[in-house]
Amino acid sequence: MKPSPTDLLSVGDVAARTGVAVSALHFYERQGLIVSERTAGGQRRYARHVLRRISVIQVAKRMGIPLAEVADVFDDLPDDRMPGKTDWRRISERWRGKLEARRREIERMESELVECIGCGCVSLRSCRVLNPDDELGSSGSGPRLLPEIPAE
Amino acid sequence: MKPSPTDLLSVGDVAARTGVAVSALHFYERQGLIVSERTAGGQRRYARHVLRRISVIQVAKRMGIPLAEVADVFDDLPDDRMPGKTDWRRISERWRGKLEARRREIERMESELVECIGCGCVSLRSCRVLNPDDELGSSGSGPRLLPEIPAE
DNA sequence: CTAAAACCTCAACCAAACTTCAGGTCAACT
DNA sequence: AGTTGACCTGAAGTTTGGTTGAGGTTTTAG
Repeated sequence: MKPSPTDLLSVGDVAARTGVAVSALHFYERQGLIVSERTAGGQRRYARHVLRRISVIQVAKRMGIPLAEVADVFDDLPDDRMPGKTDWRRISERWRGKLEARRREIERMESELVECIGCGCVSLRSCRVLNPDDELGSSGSGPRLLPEIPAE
Repeated sequence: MKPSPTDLLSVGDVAARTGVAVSALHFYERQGLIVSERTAGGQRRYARHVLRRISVIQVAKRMGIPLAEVADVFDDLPDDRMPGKTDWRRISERWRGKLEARRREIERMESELVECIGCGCVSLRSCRVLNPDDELGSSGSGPRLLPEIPAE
């Protein structure tokens, strides 16, 4: 199906242009992420600016950002026009922040594991990765909840 | 329920000591991640080394590693004894690799977004984040699939 | 005009990692 | 011995991000 001359795209057109399955487009519409007009016969016709929205959805997906969050940023967008540079800048700043947070968390875990790999732990009991809230560590040589944890 | 003198822990004990819900312990057992003996009456009794396994499961969870992967590394472990330092070292090396890969992917996306935020894109049409497989970019000023994409 | 291709809705299903519930049993304390 | 709390099983429900299928309608190409 070729792009119609009417400036509106069928669901198949959009699927072809974005690489998103028709079923996913239906789904996004049910979730309120995109909107469509309908023909007299009830078929969907999309304005071109949904393409941009779908691009944004795809970016979010690549970044592991849930659709609910996408819906959230889309709420601030006008429904009837192409999201513009300013919109995209706001969104991308927000998401960059999320990515940064995730990266930092991963870095933290990585360094914990590196410690672990080369660790001088006398016993795994003292490993802070395996025992994040370590009552052994914090209570010194005090009483243990369970006596005689068998060493490895 | 206090720790029994028998060196075996009830499911409630394990739940209390690990912070993992009883239902999750049942689930882990169905998945083959942990094993239990049973009392004459059919109740679960866990050897202490399941605590270590559960720690490892919790670490994996924090790191976003799926249970199937945990099951995979557990397959190489003896079922009847506490996983030891060598075991944990092997596992942590493996998972550190995964974390590193994830971090790199995030870094890549972050820098893309940073480009985007301060981007000199004349139009969003040329943004490589929004248009990863950009036929506009690659085809120069050639024919477009759809004419007159309205600028933002 | 007709047949094929594309489209429609609604319902069910998938994976992961659990939780919740119903209905019944076990064990620990008094 | 009895009560209460902990435990059992199995089935079903939850969330996220969709896919698949049935059964029927619309649009488009020839």
